[in-house]
Amino acid sequence: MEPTRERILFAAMTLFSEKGYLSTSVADILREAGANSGSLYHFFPTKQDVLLAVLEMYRDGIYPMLLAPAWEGVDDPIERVFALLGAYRNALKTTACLYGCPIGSIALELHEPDPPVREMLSVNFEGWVRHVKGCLDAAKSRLPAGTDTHALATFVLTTMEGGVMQSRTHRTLAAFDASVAGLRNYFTLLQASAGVAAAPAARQETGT
Amino acid sequence: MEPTRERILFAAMTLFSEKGYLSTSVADILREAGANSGSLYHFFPTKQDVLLAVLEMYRDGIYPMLLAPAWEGVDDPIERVFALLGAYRNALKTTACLYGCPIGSIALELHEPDPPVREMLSVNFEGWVRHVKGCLDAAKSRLPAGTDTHALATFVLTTMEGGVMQSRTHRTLAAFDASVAGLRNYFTLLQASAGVAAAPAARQETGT
DNA sequence: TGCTCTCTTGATCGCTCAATCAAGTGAGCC
DNA sequence: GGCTCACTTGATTGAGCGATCAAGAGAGCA
Repeated sequence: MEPTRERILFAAMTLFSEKGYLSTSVADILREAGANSGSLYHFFPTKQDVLLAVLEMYRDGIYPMLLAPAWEGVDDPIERVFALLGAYRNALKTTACLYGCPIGSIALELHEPDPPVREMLSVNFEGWVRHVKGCLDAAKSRLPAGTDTHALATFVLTTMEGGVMQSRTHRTLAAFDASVAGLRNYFTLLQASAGVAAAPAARQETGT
Repeated sequence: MEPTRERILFAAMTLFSEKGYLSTSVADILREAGANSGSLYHFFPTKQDVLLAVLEMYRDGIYPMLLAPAWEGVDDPIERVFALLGAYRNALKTTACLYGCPIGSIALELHEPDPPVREMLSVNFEGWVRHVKGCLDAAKSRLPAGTDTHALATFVLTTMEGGVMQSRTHRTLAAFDASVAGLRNYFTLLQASAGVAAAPAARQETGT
């Protein structure tokens, strides 16, 4: 049996993604983990500190638990971006569109999160975007010259989160698929316009 | 003074978008509305029925309260799409990136919402998409032949929701702007490719 | 053996929550 | 006046919440 602290964290991670943070009670976590309240409060001062530790697990697990499996056997950097989106599609599909991205759910669930929580959510998004930006930078020669790869990677995350939100609401993959298809088509057009010339219109500009 | 039922609904709408549904107590609503619990429970059987009524207000208010102001003085159908996104940008800006889209927040806050609530969230998203699709259909001649305007409108909503989520988390407009800039660039490329010919790659395909 | 220190046990606390209810108010109507 | 009925009042209920705490278990070491 794993140590208690790990069991509590794993139980909390599961329940937060299944029921959300606010709807998960400390008693739920204790039942799932097979622990007593005193143990939990021995390791974590408050329920919020459990959330913080879970978010740290996501931050540290993004490569080994998410990217590595999704990218196995996929070498093309642009295909890796869509393989990652495919992993989220698979998560939606295997849960009947119930669970999507736990970070996104928590981000919208907590309207004015305490600064450390907001910071960890921010860090998680940044890590995700940074990895996607890595793919885009590796494919730089196939994108229009001057492409802002960070902004484009942000747009990829936007597509994933927005698609997951709608698919979870409609309980259908259609919205997620339509969003990813739109992004795929955008990438096709970007690569086509990169082949012709570095047309100004093909640049990804940020801000207004 | 407005009738009690309206005051309760307006208070609930405000608080749900400020603090979220779960974090808003019935007592909060009563305080804000200046009403007593008996009055609330005279009009609404449960707190969830208050939420349903608020979601009905959003559904019915999407044109008069959101689209009409955003589209005033904007005739070009594609510019209307971006004027709508601009309205959300403005909401973010004037609230220091605290409040985005209340429907999206509630959609992710409730992980397994009771069927009627999920249905109303779904209907709200559908209404939004239908209006954007109307714009895209009006601009059909400028888009590649065979463009799936419903899928593209879904992608527009995805861009808004995903951008709002990230901007609220980072407390910066950057992610929202990067997302809308990506969508704008996509539309530019779509219109450019429509001018040339109905290239197969320019179609917005759905599914995998 | 006996001391120390980390971790566990589970009853308990004070509080907030959504919801209830009996009593009361007052406009409209006969 | 007297009746009706839609609405209001606000104290109250019981359940569930996050958090506390005194007591104890047990490994590691002298």
